[in-house]
Amino acid sequence: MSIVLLARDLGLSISTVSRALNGYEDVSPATRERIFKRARELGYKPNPGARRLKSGRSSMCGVILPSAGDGVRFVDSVYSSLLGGVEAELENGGYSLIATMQTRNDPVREAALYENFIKGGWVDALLIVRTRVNDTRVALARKHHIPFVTYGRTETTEPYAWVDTDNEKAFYLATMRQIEFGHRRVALLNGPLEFYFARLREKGYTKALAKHKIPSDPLLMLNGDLSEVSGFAMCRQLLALPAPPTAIVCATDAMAIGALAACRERGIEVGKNISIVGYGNSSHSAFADPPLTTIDHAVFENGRHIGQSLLRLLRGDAKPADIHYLEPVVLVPRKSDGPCTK
Amino acid sequence: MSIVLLARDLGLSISTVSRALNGYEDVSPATRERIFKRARELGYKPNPGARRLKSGRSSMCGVILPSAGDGVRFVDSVYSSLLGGVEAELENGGYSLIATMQTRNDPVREAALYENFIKGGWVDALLIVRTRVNDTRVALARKHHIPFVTYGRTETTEPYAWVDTDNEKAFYLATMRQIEFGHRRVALLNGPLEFYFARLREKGYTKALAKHKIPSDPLLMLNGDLSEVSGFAMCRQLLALPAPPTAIVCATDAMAIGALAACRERGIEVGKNISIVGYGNSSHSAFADPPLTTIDHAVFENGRHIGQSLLRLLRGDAKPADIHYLEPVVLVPRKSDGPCTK
DNA sequence: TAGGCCTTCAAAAACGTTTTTGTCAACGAA
DNA sequence: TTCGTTGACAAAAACGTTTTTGAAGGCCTA
Repeated sequence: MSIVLLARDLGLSISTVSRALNGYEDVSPATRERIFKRARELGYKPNPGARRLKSGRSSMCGVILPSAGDGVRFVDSVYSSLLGGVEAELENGGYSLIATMQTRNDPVREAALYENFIKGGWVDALLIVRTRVNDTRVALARKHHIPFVTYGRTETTEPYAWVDTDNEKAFYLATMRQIEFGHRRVALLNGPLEFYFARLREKGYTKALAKHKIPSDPLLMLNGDLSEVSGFAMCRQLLALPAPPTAIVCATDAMAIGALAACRERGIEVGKNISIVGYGNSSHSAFADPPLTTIDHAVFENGRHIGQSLLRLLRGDAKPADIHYLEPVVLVPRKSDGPCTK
Repeated sequence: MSIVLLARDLGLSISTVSRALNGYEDVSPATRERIFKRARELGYKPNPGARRLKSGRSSMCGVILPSAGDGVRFVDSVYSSLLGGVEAELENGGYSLIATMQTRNDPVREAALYENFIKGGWVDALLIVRTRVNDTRVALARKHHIPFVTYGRTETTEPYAWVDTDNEKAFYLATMRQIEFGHRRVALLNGPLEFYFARLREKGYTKALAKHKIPSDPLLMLNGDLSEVSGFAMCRQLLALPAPPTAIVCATDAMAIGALAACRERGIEVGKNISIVGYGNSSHSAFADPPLTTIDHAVFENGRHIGQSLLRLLRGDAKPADIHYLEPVVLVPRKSDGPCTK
């Protein structure tokens, strides 16, 4: 089924059919109606390749999902909700979202993948997730003049469109809560510092410490990947310290759950003898033992904002410099934290 | 950068350049080399829309990821690993994988989405995940003559290419283990029966019971979604029974973790007073309290098989009827199960 | 009544490829 | 010498759209 066949069937010219379908004004309402009806009947769908070829628009936004290689968790479950939100918004604007995966973490291959994605012309706009402090991807997108919004911020002099959760505030809140519980040795289990979110979380953490004139202790600031395994290992390390922390704030719920297990192993009662808070309000955090105090940050909502931002950019309603959205966070108190007993 | 510009730059015809780049034989090695070199220098990438338009091939396989609606976990983390494996294999064959999301669970919209995806001509082949007992999507793919492989089986008379984990075996093993522990009242916390995997799990479960001449009790066979919340609620329900089960097998680790929490709430010691096994060997199962006995099923490996199968289909190396792969499963014993004490 | 302006449609060029069908020269065999 | 064969390249058509340009007819205005 092509537009040619459809036009022939209707006894109209190709151009009239095309213009009707694309909402131009110079088609009479009666004809337009007739065209739409028949198009639906015959199940006509414009060939996106041809459309892209001629008009330069594909009606698709793209995202490349990061991986952690073989077997390891491939897409953070956070992205699931995020992309759901993005898609839900884009849909309203007649766009859709396609994702492709990055199987390896090699920066050269990553660049090639993005180059391919952009130059190939599959997508009209890009979503860049898991931003790094120095992110070559935003330079690349800019170079190719493709609209983009980042989820997470980055270090750059030029303006760019971003949506982010308030990582700094989140860790300021979490750390503050620990301090107000009377804790003085508060540890931070953070992600790799190459990611901007990790920097911001560290910043929020140190700010809270500074506010209460507590010197920050490098021994208590650890970086690992965001998994349970890593949280478990780092917490073990902390507990073996001559002066172990009495409280821990973790970069993910997964890490916190790893930490919970490490404490259990040592017979330390979490919520009483040690105070732990996670981040993300993941689905299993409420069912951990003890239920995890954590920070909730409307990921789906964030996705919606990204979707809207992409649409505004694509329609020319806004410049990148106009698009900055910081999603608020809220602490969800449960049972894994509590007053300092030492 | 187009092939026209590249050809002009080289002083060759468009067709020669195209044929060289596409590996045809009738280009001299010297010229071929020159073309490849210059193409790389100028960063030439063929426009996929134009290529698709002319040749009918897009070098892309597609998958539509299911959702559970607003806010709820959007992509099962299982798919993360799965798609990683698929992509890793496809890459070798010069294909790549694109995913799009299904924001709502409405079957009409789902059909439209698939129709769009297929008719739009974005993809050369399809991966269909989370198959249902009666799955309209395989009928649709067949109708449009697009190669496809399913992850999970379905009920159909015609042959089709599938890759699956041995769900029946998995639940046969898990249930058998419980029975051999001396349990007689073994409950099954299953997924919705519209999904084929849920049927197979039920089958494995009942088979094990039958083997030991234990009548299956409908009160002990519950169906819910695959989340912690659902596992929690259903386990609560089981424990309130006049004759509660002494063992539970769960369709996902998430459900099992919910069940763990329900037992904790009641002060029932898991692994001693009740025996629970999960499914999936998810990253947090090892860190649950107690560590969860579960079933491991190489998801990434499954993805690789899917990728290979798609490639074989695309190359015409195999017919759908030739492609049936059942991934073996292995039980990972940990601490959440044990002998019957009642 | 003539000129101009809408309204509604159509013709045709273009987008960047792939592929079919050549062309031309060199070469070997009869 | 002639005739086919082969090797290396080129011309041109086609894929299914969008968009520019234009044309026919009706209507309004002077």
